[in-house]
Amino acid sequence: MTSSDAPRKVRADARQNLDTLLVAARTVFARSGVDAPARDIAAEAGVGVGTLYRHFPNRAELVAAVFTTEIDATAAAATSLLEEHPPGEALDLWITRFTRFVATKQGLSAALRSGDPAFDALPAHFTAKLGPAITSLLDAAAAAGEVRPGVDPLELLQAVGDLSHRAPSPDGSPNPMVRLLLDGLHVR
Amino acid sequence: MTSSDAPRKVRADARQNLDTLLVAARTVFARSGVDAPARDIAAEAGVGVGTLYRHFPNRAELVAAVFTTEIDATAAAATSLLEEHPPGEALDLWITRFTRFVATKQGLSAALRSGDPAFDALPAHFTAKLGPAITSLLDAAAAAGEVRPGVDPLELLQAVGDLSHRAPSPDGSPNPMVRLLLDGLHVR
DNA sequence: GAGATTGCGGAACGATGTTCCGTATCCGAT
DNA sequence: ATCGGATACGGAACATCGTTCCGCAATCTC
Repeated sequence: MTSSDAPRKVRADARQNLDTLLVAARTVFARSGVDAPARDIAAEAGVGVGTLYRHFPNRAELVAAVFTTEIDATAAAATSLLEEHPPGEALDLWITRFTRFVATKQGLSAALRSGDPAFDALPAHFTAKLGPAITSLLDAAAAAGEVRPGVDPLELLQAVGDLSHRAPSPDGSPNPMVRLLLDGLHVR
Repeated sequence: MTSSDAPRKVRADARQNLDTLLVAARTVFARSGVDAPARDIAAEAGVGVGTLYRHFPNRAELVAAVFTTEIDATAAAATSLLEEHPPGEALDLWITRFTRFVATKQGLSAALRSGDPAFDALPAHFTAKLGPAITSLLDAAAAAGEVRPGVDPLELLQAVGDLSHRAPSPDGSPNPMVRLLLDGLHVR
């Protein structure tokens, strides 16, 4: 008796505002970091702060939501890259994309270690989504003989993440240490 | 011509207040974490916030100052422990002390990664002071045959630090993982 | 189209870092 | 011992946050 009696549809403008907020948050986070004021995000979306807090119980949950959608998008990119490029190249392109994700999330690791319960589910989501993605890429590249075998996918991902922490890198390219790592990964 | 003409002495109450503030900050940080409000620290010291900001340009600098003094104290403890205990025991006691230092500084790593310039000098101070301390302890214990040789001092310190991050541990004892590490270190 | 409900905007609140300035305190010379 | 000026203090005031609240507007159901 709690959920099956379909009380009413979600209002169209509400649904629209939620999407707008997520997009705006992503934009603002990229511009000013995850510590950007809630007001800025609301303004970017063209709504009031009240609307923001109607859709998310607090700022941290909004941050978590944005990260989740970006993780999903990054994971999804793996399959399409594999279809359009040779395995080794696909791996490089995907890692570059992942690097960009980490780099633009200045404050992600700090947020994760903050102890805020809103972020509790993020690490699990992280490995659950990104783990299969990197694994498929790495397996394909290894099978094609373009990459040394025996590399643990999640370990590689973690390492790239750690290396990408510090590195503004104005253009989208991964930082030198990541490049080094990738060069070491490839067979020549 | 910049410093040698001794214009006047530092006022005694000012000097006293600075010490009081450092002690108060240490107390409050231990009780409420490094994110404790500046007002709380001033109150604990029995001074106004204005006084706090006269002695430190901002909150971050106060945090850095406290860490610095605690790092110094921890480093200094190494020599006295070595004089009063057998080398292996001294090592354990010191690591326990270090563990307590890290554990009570909930938020230290987050602060370091925050990018605040006030914390730039801390890592260097960290290794400069703590490096020799752990080295002397480890060397003494190894020379006495109480500990396996060939362990890199700073690496050990870093590992203990990483393991101590998460672990409130109400009593002062180090967390189980640190214990495990130490047990592995000792020769039986 | 009317009524009910859902959702919106933004003022308001409480907490926090930081600044400011009138006032109290201390130091050195007399 | 005292006096004058430099020095430091206290805490109100300001700016900026996250979050809440509520009168009003947009939307949906019938």
